Amino acid sequence: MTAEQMAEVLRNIARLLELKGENPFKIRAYTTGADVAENFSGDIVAKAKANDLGGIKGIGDALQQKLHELASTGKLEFYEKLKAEFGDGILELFEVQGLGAKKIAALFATLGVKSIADLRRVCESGEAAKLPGFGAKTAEKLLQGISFRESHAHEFRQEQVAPIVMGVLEMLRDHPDVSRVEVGGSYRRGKETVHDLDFLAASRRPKEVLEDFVHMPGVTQVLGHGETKASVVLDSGVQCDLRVVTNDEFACALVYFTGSKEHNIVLRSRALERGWSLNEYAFTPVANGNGKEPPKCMEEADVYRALDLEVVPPELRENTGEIEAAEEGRIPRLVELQNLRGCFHNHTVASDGAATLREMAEAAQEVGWQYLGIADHSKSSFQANGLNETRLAAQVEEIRKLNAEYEKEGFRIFAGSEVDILKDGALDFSDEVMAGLDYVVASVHNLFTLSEAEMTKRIIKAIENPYVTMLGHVTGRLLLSRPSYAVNIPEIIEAASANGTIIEINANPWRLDMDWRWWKMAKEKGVKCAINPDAHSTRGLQDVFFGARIARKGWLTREDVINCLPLGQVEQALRVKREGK
DNA sequence: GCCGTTTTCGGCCCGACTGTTTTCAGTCG
Repeated sequence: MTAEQMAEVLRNIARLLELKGENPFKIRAYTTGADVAENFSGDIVAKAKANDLGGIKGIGDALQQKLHELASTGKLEFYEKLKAEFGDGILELFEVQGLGAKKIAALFATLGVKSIADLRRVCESGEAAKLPGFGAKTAEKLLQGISFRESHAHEFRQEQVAPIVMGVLEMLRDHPDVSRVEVGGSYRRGKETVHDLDFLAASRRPKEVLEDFVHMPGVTQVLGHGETKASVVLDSGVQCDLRVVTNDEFACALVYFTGSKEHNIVLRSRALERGWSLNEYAFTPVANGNGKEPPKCMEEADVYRALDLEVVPPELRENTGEIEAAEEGRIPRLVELQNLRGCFHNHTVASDGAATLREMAEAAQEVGWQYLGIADHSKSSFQANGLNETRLAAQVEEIRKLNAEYEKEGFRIFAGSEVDILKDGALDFSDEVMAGLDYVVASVHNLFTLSEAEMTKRIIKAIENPYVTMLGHVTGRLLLSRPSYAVNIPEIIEAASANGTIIEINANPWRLDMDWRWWKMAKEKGVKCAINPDAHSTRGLQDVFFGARIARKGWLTREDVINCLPLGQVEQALRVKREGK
């Protein structure tokens, strides 16, 4: 049982209670409890087990008792009973865009809809459109929601698979028969979502390794189990494949299993040009080759060297120019997580965060950062308890006081705001108010259905405001959940370039926005990047891990990323745009 | 269901859009 799993149970209870038409405030109490459990700084699972949850705001008597039962037995009877009333499949209906509790309850009560499959049937048959409050357009939208969800089925975001990767790697590393191990595939290439996980191990006893692999904790299904490879499904639904090779084969196998397929095809054709064939195990001479001895490869670097290439970092292996760059010695030295000196775009309890200013600042210092930007929501984001001018001024005051305290430690909090971009591109705060801040992140939080032209114009207008330092989550997408709104990214990049506006990589694994595919273009136009965790808790700061991977995938170096600058230089950089120099 | 207190009940976050209606319910951020 993890904190995330406990939170998920509470969140599901809230949904089921909503279906029953329970008191909305009771429902909110469960949702709040879920947030608290997930963001708790400390071992909430251990506390729950020990029945030691007293005094945590948002977890009252009832939730304490339920979390204790859940943590100590792994089950919660209250939850099981609720699920039994509606069936297990009902919860997945909440994942369909445009479908909330009221509609689900109506579909359940009148048409017996209990799953996505049921929903599709009644939408296609026209039954759904006849329900009160429903219509033809509703049914059409729901079908679209289903197909969006389905086209992303069996895909997982980074934060869902990263802990699994760590766990499996650890298990294999500790195995007495394993000498080397790596994760390959799209995970290693740093893709924003993956559909399965590929592991590679070197061993002289593949049988023993595979035996332990298919019996590791969490395996619910063994899809295949042979002499050198096995494939399992974990309780999280993630498919994991393990391939075991010899130590001599490991390097070529790692290149092969890391891909991408397109990248590998180019490598193999380069091998043929040199008289060798390259497969997942080794280079071998071809029949009409030049007779040159095929190279022996112990490391990935040996494979690339044999092909007269610089080593290509896994993130770049998408056949989008990396081979040419490697041939000409132009592979950039990519930014690394350790290069970050701080970050911007973080929230506190003042808006919708879980930690106080001081807690966030101290967590940042623990990470080893020199600065932390605070950008709570602005007043138009009611749902997030956005700050008005008065509350913002009070926060700035508090930040100045804390800074006086932190100065001797060489740490600084930057006072900022995540200012809403309004419908016409105007900003939620006046220039005078923004001038009193150290920086501004401008973001879109509503009216997602504007036309591409309107949305682009709206965002560009914000970019042109001299007080807007950086643009937040440019497309508004939530990976595997909500597509981006319509917006013309090249025009946005052009405007950011012309105005010296920074574009963020929102490192929240649900967003990873702006997408890595655009960064090469942005970099060529001189646009700087900020890797921002959009943290809503102290733990959220760790999300820069995902952001740094995306920056690497976008070919960015430390020179391209503003928050690699040390404190003194970043202060200056923040002033550059507003002072027009 | 939680919180806080002018303690043991009363209040708990706001506004806009969509698609359904013909004044509003549901969903979303």
